Amino acid sequence: MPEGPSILFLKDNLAPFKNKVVKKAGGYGKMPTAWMKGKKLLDIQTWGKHLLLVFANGVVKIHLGLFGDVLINERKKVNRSFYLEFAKGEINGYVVSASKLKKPLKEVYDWRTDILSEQFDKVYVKSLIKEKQTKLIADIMMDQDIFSGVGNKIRNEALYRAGLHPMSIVEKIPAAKLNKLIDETVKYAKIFYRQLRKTGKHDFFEVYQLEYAADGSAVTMQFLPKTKRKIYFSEHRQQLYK
DNA sequence: TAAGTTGTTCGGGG
DNA sequence: CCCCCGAACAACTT
Repeated sequence: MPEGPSILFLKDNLAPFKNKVVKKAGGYGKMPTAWMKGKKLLDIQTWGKHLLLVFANGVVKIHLGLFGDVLINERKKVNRSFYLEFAKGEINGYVVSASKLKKPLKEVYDWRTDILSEQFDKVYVKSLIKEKQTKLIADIMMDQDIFSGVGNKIRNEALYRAGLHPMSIVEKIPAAKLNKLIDETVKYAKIFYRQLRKTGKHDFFEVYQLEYAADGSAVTMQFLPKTKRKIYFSEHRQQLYK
């Protein structure tokens, strides 16, 4: 379920639990949960792919990883890795990792890099990218300290829309292209989010897992060198700078 | 049925 | 210290 937009959508759906008191907390995860019992869930926030549950005595960071899922007032057959039960309703996390922040929220997170935050700061993000001169742009896009909330789908789509080849080297990319990439990343993340809100699903792709891109050009699939993840791109449309 | 998947963290070796 | 790699974690779909 998890790229930035899915987490933001999840946050929206959890709104009814805000200011409600936790009756029972648990799960098979390692984090102790007793400290939340009887406490009010004061706020729900996100940073990139992190879902943040704010209590007066601590903040829980939930990460869905690759297979994680959070159900509201529903259960699966398998055990919950993390859950909160309220007088009315429950939040059930499956294969999620939960941990308690060791520092206050504002010391842990910088929302200037969060692609779906109002504080997203294009100039700042650009400066972070430029510190990584010799890296592949495909790797930079999945760096959560630079593009918080970008996952493989957004990466593929943003590169396609910007007309930028995934194997391009940062220092060789013209400034205008880099600007375009940042813009397209945020734009596509918003499309992703809007579609989730409208339909509960997301399947609007122009290149990801396709045989032919939206412009009709053939799509190439490659495994990225370091991460071995699949990247889909159009040789015809996406310019390689190296 | 076996492979593939919206992701991250850890430890070891170079 | 940085970088790279593989393993581990799990569930669900095709």
